[in-house]
Amino acid sequence: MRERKKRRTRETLIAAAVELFRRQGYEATTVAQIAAAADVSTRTFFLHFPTKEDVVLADAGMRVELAVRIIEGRGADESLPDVLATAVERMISEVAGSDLATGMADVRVELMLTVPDLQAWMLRRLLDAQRRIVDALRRSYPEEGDVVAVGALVGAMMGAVTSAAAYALRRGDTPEEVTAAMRAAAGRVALSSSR
Amino acid sequence: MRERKKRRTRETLIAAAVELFRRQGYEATTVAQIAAAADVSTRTFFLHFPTKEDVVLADAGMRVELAVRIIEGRGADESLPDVLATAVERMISEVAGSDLATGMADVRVELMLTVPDLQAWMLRRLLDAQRRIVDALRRSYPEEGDVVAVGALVGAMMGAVTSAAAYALRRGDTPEEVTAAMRAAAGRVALSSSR
DNA sequence: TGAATAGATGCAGTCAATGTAGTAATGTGA
DNA sequence: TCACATTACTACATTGACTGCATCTATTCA
Repeated sequence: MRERKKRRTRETLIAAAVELFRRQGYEATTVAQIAAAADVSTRTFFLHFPTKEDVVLADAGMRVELAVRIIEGRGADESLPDVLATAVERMISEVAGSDLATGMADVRVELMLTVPDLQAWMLRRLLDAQRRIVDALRRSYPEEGDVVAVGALVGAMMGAVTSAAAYALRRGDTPEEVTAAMRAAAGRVALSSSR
Repeated sequence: MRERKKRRTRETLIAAAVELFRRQGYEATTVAQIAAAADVSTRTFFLHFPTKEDVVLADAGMRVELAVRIIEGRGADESLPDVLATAVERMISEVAGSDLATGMADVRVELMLTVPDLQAWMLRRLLDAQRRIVDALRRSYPEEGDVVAVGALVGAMMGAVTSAAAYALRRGDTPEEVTAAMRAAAGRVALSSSR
């Protein structure tokens, strides 16, 4: 019952923030304004979100755990590139099913694509995801000696997919088209790496 | 003669900063401290560097202009992936010749690989570079209709190369080895894309 | 020499983010 | 029903990056 109150404040903050961002832009909006609009203290804002960026992107997660699990449950006969390909494919499906499908309001996408701070935030998450996937791969393929090669492969994969997504979104593609673009990009990298 | 004074202050600031970062870490060091150590006012610091990040990475540029020029001077018979490959190859040579070769002190590399703020800074530059390269490619290949495909290709290329560099650096490779790793990564992506 | 220019400064102010201490409501156990 | 603890939230103060503005001073050049 306390939970509800908390989630309500959280959502009020998000709503207030997005609305203000839409009207005045991201940088022109201060945390104090958001808090005021949501009728809470500035301090409370940071109780719900670690940074100003998080209020936009908080639940725009990329399900890395899923990928890691897939990699760790690899079949003994699957090659490293194959496993990576499946993992990425599943991540794409996940994103398609949640973030892209359920709206992910235009404002947010717009912000994500235009505000440098938010782009940096996203890339940071992406980099983190890359690292964790590389680690998982190395754990599952200890015989593969070359970290750098694995790193490069994963980097290529993620770079291709996110770049494709970004350009598709910027172009105004539908969620289905965006997903298709991501799959195509992943496919091209996978194809080449599996020889 | 004024120039000299200015460059001297700038370099004093860089030296003071790197030293302080090495001793106390990046976040624990304030701009005020750096300025004090360099015997200038805090305000002056921001006269030389737009942000605290820039003092570490200021001249660790990735020469995008070069890549753009190469792309724009493409031979009429060269395919898009080929031109991209040459452009990236040249960028790698450039980096190898300047940043990597001339020291690029260990402290800096260490900082770049560990401090979140600096990673974000780097990624921002990278994203910017990607965008400009994609734009250049589209200008030079107006007949290539699919922005998203080009975006994906460039994303894969940059992702592979930077990721390879990061892992090679983290492993403690020599500059030559790092360069080789970048080339190898670029080569693999290029190979696949040129069919 | 005198005027313009440009690097450097001090100061006040904005804004994100954190630490501290405290209030008030909501839960729980006796 | 009365302590009690927990917890969302608040007010206040502070740090630290960064900016705007007025000013000072040392070149540079006419």
